[in-house]
Amino acid sequence: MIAVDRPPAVKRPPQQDRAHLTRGRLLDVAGELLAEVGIERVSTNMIAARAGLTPPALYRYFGDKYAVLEALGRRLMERQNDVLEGWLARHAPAGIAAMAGHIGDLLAENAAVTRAEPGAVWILRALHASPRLVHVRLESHRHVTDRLTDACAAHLVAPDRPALWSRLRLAVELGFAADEMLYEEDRVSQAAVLADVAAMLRFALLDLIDPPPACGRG
Amino acid sequence: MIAVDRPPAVKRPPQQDRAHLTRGRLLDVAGELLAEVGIERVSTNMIAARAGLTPPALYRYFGDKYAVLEALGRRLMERQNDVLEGWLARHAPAGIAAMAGHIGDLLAENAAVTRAEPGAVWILRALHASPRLVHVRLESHRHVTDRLTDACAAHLVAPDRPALWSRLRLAVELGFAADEMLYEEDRVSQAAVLADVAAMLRFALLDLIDPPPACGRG
DNA sequence: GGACAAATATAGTCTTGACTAACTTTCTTC
DNA sequence: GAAGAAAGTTAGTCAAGACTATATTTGTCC
Repeated sequence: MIAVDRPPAVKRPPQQDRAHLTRGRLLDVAGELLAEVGIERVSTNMIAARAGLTPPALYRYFGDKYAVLEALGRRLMERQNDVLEGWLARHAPAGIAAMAGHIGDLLAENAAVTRAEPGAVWILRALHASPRLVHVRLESHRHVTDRLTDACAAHLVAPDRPALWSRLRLAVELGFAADEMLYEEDRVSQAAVLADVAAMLRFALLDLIDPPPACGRG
Repeated sequence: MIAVDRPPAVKRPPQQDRAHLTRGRLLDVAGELLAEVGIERVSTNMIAARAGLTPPALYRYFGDKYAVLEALGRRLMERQNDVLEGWLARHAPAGIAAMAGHIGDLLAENAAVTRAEPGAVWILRALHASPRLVHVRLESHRHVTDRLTDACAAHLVAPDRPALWSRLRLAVELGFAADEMLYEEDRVSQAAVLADVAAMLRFALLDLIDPPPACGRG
């Protein structure tokens, strides 16, 4: 009987899909490792190894280390943008007041996406940190600004507001993502903080756009 | 005539102060380098060289690389705490409404400290990023919480509020510090965002503590 | 002014990590 | 079923950076 040298030949996916799957696996693994050891200690070698590959295989898919982070960042931004667009589709037609009333949902969904994506905190930081990556974040900012501008078009809003809200959102998002790491063992309290931020943003939306006379600020 | 081997002997400070001065210079230089090249590219060798020293000299003052960052972080936290305490001393006695009315000052002063400290953005990130450094940030959080608790003692405030505000402040601070890097060339707009945040926080303070009946949130 | 301590330099070690040249295996296609 | 492309491997190179053993200078104190 001839010795079997190779495992029972699990049917590999067709070559056409393999590249795509492998690339995705590399990204997933990169995210997991970011979550586990932080950005300073993640190496391309680790990523490749955890994905069951050797280093040069990784370089087949990504030009260099930054390209991995960039792809990861893009994927996260797309997911966040989807959340925003769904939320706008649901609430923008009903006007600013309706949006303000549901701002908590947006925060919660955003937080859920961030939490579901391993290493998201590090990805966000990396996006703000490296000259090579900042443009990904800026593209997202512009996209969000455009969507908000569309959504506000029908409701009398000063033209600079959408861009300011977008920046506000990015800053708060990053702040809380990092904050989450700081207070990892303390999720209950995190929820309380989020509730506060939601209340703040609600007032910000209502008051800054369209100051209600009854609540004027002087 | 005998050749002069050494520079014109600038009078060095007495040995007693030298260590202290050198340590401070190392910290200053570390901050500058953080600001210039980002945390991934700062090395202990660079820091020592820029301070006019050799690597082992740095290790005389700091046990390892993290110790430098930790000291830098502590220094920044102390400066921020001073700002907060000054602000509280000025406004807390007059009550929550007065505090809310001057919240913009606090933000502006905090932002000024962050901007005056080269590399502050990186320091803040590092404090959130490394298990070795997180405790510095937590200590600051506790300190702020205590101060706020004292300040609020005389004004009916739910006992969990000071801790929540402290976390809010840390998160917003980090978010905007990072944001500032993202929009470096765009300071005007930064000011506008800060104004928005101030307005938000004002409402948060007023509404969350002590909901005015006229503005009730349902 | 000599002994001791503080401050700093010389000259490394050693590890890690990004990246690559060249080869091999596996799949697809005609 | 052979040619060629795609996916992946072996076995490295090279540079940088954290950290150190040891020597040397400089200041202080009696």
